[in-house]
Amino acid sequence: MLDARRLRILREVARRGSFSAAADHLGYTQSAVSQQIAALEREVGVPVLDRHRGVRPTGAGEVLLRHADGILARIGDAEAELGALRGGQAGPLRMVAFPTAGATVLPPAIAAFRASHPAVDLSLVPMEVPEGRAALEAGECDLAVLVEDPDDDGWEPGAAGRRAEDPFRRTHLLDDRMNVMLPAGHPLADRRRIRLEELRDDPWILGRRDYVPDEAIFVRACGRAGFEPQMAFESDDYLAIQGFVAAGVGIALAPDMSLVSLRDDVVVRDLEHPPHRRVVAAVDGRAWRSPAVDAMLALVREAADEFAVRVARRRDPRSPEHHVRAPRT
Amino acid sequence: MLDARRLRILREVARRGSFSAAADHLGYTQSAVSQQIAALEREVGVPVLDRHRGVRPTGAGEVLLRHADGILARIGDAEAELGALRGGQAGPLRMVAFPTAGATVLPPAIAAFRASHPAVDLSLVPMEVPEGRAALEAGECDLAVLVEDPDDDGWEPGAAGRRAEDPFRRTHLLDDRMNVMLPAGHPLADRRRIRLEELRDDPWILGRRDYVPDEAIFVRACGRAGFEPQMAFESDDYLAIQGFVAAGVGIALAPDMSLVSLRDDVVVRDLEHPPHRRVVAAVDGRAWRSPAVDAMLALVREAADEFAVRVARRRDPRSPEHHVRAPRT
DNA sequence: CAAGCGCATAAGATCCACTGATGCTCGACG
DNA sequence: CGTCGAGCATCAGTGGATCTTATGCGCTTG
Repeated sequence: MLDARRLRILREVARRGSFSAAADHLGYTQSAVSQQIAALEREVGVPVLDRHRGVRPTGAGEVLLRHADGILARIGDAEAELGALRGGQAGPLRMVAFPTAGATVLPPAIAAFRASHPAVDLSLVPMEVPEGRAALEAGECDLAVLVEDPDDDGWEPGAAGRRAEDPFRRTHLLDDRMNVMLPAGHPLADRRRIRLEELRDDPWILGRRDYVPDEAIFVRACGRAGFEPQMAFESDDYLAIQGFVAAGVGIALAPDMSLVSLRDDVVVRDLEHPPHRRVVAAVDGRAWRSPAVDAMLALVREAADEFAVRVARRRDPRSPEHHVRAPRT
Repeated sequence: MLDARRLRILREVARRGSFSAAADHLGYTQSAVSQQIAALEREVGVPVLDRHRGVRPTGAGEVLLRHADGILARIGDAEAELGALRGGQAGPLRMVAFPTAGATVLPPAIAAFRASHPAVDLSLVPMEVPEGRAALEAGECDLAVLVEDPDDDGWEPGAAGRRAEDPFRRTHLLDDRMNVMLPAGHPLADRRRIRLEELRDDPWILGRRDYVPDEAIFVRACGRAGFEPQMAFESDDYLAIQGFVAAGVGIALAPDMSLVSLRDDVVVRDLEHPPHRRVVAAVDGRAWRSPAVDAMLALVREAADEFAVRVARRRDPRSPEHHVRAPRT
């Protein structure tokens, strides 16, 4: 196959009109240039340079030169882009995040990242936690925002009891506190703070059993409170859960992150010793990590902190009804 | 610099999803592929393949692959064009010819060539003989149609008396016979055939002295006829010469090739022992010769033969006034 | 647990590319 | 006419790159 290095030598010779000058300019000896051109001619089977008085390209040389610029330019492009990628300024950056995170903490981080890294091809695909974990494991994404059970780090729901030594490097983003969501007319709807055991006889609406660790956290919390929750329904969508709660099908636990939009016919109340789920950003510890990933990680952390601050402010005692939006006028 | 061979290996690995399969397909061992990929990664400083369960490109790999197709395609293009050039099917073909030849024998040859070699980039630049010779010598053209003195092959007008051992390989095209051109009212205008010495007292119009060998041929012929011609004027254009002859400034020798268009107020007559100039096609014997050049040479030869046949037919005894066109009606 | 598949690595052979020295050709100049 | 200089070709030698063969190691499978 045609060797790009030889094409570069040929181009330089044609440009300077002499082997010696080209050699000087390329940092070779004249001998090396001569041999490379000879090798090139041997390879293509046709002389490419006319050595008679000066050095001029032959017809074959012209053909090669015409293509050489394009080939070398493209190689240069590839190298430039690789350089940018190594520096975190370009290349793909594939994120996955569970939908709630994608809708809450990520948008500001993504906006900031796009501003600071305009050449990076950033993509975010919403994915439930197990799928996101698998995508990261398979190298199909560079950064995953996941939910984990703070009492069982690295526990993987699919693999029965297996305590996975997964290869992820985690960055803690925030602890997402669980609240209790009641229909507006619930007997405890006016209470500022509720103990879980007060709800032992209510029917509960849960997320899907094999889904995010939310359910495990919830069930364990009930266990600690001394009862086993009575299941009314399952749903994997917090908006649907709100609907069921409003309709009086049951009550539910709702993490802070799921409360960015809230119907006005449900109320959300603090728990006494609220359980929480841990939200982390994970990257593959085995793979090379682009600076772009680190930059994104930092921005996501920052966004998560801001989000936590906003949540804390909502929970501020000066506005006890913080979780219930005023009815639309 | 990024090596195209490695890009090809990378592409094959990405395509087949395995080092071994790529190695089989490329005729390498698995080990070689592994080492080449490792070398590529060392070179770019970033892993390009994710070996975790199967082999998948990383971000850097994607970047490389995106460029690899373009680079390899262009290299393929260059190779294909070179192959075509080696086979005479493509590439540049630069001809030069003295203007009269370009206007007479060449057009049919060029038409045929363009039909049979549509991908060849054929150019014809009219050039006086010395310039054409220089262009061929300098490698600026691949094929030159020249005029030479049949009694002094290879004689070069510029280099005083030097009998040049030039590196040209010649193909004889035709012997271009000289005729005498007289004004319509000349005393000998009715004669079928004229001996040169009968014109010893006429003033002659010549081409430029340093120009094509026509003048040397003419002067030598006069010498053989026993006189030295009396110069009336010089011109390097046969159309202009016709004008001077018509105006009675003098008479002239005119080769057959210059007679494709002839004023009707001059007549052209045969000479008894007509001198001739030799028209040849020359190529550089030192340079590699593309098959396209040989094809063109053959076509030019053919066209010259046809031209000679047409001239001979014009000279046919059944039409004694062959050289004088009927006046336009 | 053994077998198989697939990539990594080691060792050795070979090839390739470059350097340095030298030869050859051609043109310039005394 | 002979010498000189510029510039390309060529040769020998060295070091690095790139193959192959052989082997190891990890992971998956039966």
